[in-house]
Amino acid sequence: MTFDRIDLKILDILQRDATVPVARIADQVGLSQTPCWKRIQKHEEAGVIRSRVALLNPDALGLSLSAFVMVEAIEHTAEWRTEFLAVTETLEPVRDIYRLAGTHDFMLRVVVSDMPAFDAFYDTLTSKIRLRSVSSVFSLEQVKASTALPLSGLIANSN
Amino acid sequence: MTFDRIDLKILDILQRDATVPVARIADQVGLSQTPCWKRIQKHEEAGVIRSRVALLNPDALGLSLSAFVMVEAIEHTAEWRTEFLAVTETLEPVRDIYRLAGTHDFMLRVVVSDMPAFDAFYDTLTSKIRLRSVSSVFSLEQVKASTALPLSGLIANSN
DNA sequence: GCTGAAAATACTAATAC
DNA sequence: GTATTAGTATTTTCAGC
Repeated sequence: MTFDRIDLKILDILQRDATVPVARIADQVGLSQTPCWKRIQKHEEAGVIRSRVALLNPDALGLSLSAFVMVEAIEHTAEWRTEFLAVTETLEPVRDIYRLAGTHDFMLRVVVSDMPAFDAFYDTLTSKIRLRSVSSVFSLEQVKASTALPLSGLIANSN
Repeated sequence: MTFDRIDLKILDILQRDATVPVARIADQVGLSQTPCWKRIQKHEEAGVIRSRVALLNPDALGLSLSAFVMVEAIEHTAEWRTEFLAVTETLEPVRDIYRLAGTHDFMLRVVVSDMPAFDAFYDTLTSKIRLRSVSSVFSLEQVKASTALPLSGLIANSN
């Protein structure tokens, strides 16, 4: 699939603020409402727009501890990986799972309320799946948070 | 601020899918439309709901390389930190900035198209700010992605 | 705090150009 | 692609309990 400058601008607006009405988006990209709406529809059907969600404030809800947990597999087999994913996907605090290149095999982004909660999570994780190594990095504060993709560069190079 | 079970349920629905109409949310939490709408409004004003955004598919846009860059400050001063944040916040590929506890001082989540693009980012970063150490972890694939906070535990313990 | 209804806005789809 | 239209759904406000 290919995206022209207008597509990218539409997507960029929506990934920053999904409440902007189609009429205003159309204005900003220099289109009338109908074709603009059709493009958005197309991107939603194609899965380019995966979803529209509300972003919540973790601190307001007492979930202010983020941890990044890097793990090494105890054996590099398909079975271990399947098992690992089955376990981690069901654990509530695990928000993201990345498969890594390099020494470590996976990284988990974990969100909990405090250290005791992380400890509980750690116990559960290590009791449910065997790991060669685990190393965790703790975040005290998220200085910047953006779910938006960096599209500026793409827009600059588009037609 | 305090949240009852209904507040948490409303927030949980919205953080999964922000397109659900207020009428249906009201149904699901056992409220009529107006009080449900007022609660949502209140949460938006209080900043509990930070924003509503569209989540895009990185692969569809050719932004399939995520890297996590952990850096150590060359000196632990307020000036260095201000400088570091000023630099990183303006770099397009930097999506998230975490201030860390432990050996490393900050971690950046970086999104780029490919390794050459990461290389270019790395050059820019290290030319603009002095760092004691940098260690990067690369993600081949994001197995799970969720911007939602883990509210299930809170809902279970709420009134 | 709640209900119910009305008004304003936005979305969706179809039309002709 | 534009412009216009119309019907539907949703949001938002307002009165009263």
